[in-house]
Amino acid sequence: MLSERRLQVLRAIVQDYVGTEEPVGSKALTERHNLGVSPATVRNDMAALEDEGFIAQPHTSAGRIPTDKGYRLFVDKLAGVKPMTAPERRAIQNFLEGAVDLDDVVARTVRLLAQLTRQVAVVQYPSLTRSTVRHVELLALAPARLMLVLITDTGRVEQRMVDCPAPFGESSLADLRARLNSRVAGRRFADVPSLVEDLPEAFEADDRGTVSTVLSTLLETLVEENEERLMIGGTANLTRFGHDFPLTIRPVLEALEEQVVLLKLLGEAKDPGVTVRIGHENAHEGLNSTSVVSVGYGSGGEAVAKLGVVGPTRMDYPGTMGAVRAVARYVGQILAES
Amino acid sequence: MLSERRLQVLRAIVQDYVGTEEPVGSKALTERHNLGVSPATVRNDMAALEDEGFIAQPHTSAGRIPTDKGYRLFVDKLAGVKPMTAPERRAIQNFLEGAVDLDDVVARTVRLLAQLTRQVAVVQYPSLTRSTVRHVELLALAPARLMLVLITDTGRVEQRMVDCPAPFGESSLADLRARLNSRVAGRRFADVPSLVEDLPEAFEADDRGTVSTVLSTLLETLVEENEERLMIGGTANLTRFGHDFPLTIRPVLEALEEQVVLLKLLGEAKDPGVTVRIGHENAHEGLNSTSVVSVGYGSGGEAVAKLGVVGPTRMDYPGTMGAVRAVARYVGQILAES
DNA sequence: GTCTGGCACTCGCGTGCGAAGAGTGCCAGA
DNA sequence: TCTGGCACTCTTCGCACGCGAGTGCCAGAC
Repeated sequence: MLSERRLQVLRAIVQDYVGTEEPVGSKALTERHNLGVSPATVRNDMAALEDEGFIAQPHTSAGRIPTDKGYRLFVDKLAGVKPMTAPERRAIQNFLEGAVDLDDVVARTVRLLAQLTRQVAVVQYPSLTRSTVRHVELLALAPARLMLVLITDTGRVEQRMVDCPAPFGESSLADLRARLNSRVAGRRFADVPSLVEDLPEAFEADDRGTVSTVLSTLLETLVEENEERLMIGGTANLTRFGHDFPLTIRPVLEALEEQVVLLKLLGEAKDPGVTVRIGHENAHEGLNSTSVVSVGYGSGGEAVAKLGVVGPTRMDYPGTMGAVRAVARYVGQILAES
Repeated sequence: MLSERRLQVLRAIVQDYVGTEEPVGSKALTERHNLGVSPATVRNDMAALEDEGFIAQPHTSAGRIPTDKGYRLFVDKLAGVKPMTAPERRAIQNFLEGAVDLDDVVARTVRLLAQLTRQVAVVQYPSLTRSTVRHVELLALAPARLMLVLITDTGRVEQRMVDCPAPFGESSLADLRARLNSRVAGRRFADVPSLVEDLPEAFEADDRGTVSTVLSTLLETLVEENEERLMIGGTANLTRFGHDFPLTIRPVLEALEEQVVLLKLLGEAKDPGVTVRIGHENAHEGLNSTSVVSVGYGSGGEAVAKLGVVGPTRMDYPGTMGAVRAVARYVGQILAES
């Protein structure tokens, strides 16, 4: 087990390296943090930390830099989450409150996160699966062609075309519309299937086919998770990475264009609270030198989607985690109000 | 006026520079293109071209590279648009035909453009202003709170909340819904205002306030051009730019995050046909070493939105213009079919 | 007049060398 | 167990040098 002082040394190394972006040596460490011991002692500690795999030296005669394992220990044990200051919190709230609709909320959130963390921000649109239905609308576009519009409590609107097996009268349509809404309005998506399964029985034989078609389209829409959309921003911050650009930045930009990859990245976060994935902990290669800080957010107690940032492993974890957490909290509030 | 051969020299310089990314000298030129004259002659021509401002040399003893003015001449007079090959056209068509809805069409278009041109692709969602109305729906969310849903012929859906000055009965609502649709369904946005202006008169005094409110919300939605959305993709291609990275790539990434800037960029294109803006011709600084190739596209004869690519001034103009034109054409077809 | 070949000149770029500096590892002593 | 000292290793930076590409100009040929 590592002694208390060695953990302090590791913490100091991480902090200095994040600040300076340069390998940190024993002498500089003792000067900047008063550890109460001499550089020689720190050197011994560093050798031990290196043996354990927490730090490494890029070249034989250079300072040390933290490894992924080192950052992991730092995040788990050595550093907390740095809370936002009151003015920062106010600024976040003000900025988000100016949003006029769901798209705007998401857009503002991305922007805010990118600015606060100076990194790449990723925000998932509030997911359908955990939301509730606000309203279902049916429109006749043609005698045997309907449009189904689903409005959720998060303000999201989904529309689907429905081709009916048989013409469907205006009165039947109104009937179906009314019955559907009285059953599902205000209900959670997960509950909808059992609430509507017996609906076709209330209609005449001629109309049952159409009703069933409409219902199955509705259910499809509800479970259609692959439609989950994302918005990203702050990619310009990638240029702050290092100076060995093309190699570092390219795979990241490529990964960011793959929605699937991003969703997986955010989705992996399971715990409540802020999740941090460091370097190689991200399955996707190309993100091997980046970390992802993510958290769920939602209007009620439960998370309806995730948001987070992507940045170099060498990032200010406490600050980033604080910003991500705070933004998630306020976005949740905004969604709950609207 | 420049002689025919000098124009050929300029064309050769542009082609070589685009290919090699290195300043091109007189000797290399005569070797790669059989101009029928000696390097010395070419040198004289180059000196003349430089006097006129079409080419420049980065260092005293280096080859020449085209200036913005040189590219402009090249695009206008020396090169045409390189048509796509038949297999390429088929591939475009196949790829776009797989789209399931409007979002998907736009997403696929962005992807396609980015891959074809190996540059950053920008696609504007089909604009509302030139579209026609497919359907208008009104839903009562509360006694004095309505939701207005507008469905366009391009498949786009816009929704707005309407707070009514007075409660609005279900029968009045149905009446308004029916009257509204009979008047505006299938009509162009531009025609809607005059078609509905006398609608309030058909209602009882109590309801007129609400009808007016609904109508003005509808008209607002129709003209709301700042809601025009964009999708971009292929930013990873920026890493192919040069090796002097941060300076080149950063401002471009920043500009790409500003919807306003992008819309202006695309919007400036006035002519029918492909528009090319080279380097400093783009008002936005930071895009001084990039060119924008854009074109309008639409489902009918008229353009409803624009798409284009952003890349280094040193780009393959004929090929890029060909790709942009072809993609725009097929997207138009897809939109017309759906 | 226009084109050509030759020639001197200019620079940028890559290479090699040496000095400087930072950092380490180890060891003996407190 | 900590500390100071010392020798060693490597990277980095500056500098000089030579090479090569490319130019500009000029005199002569068609």
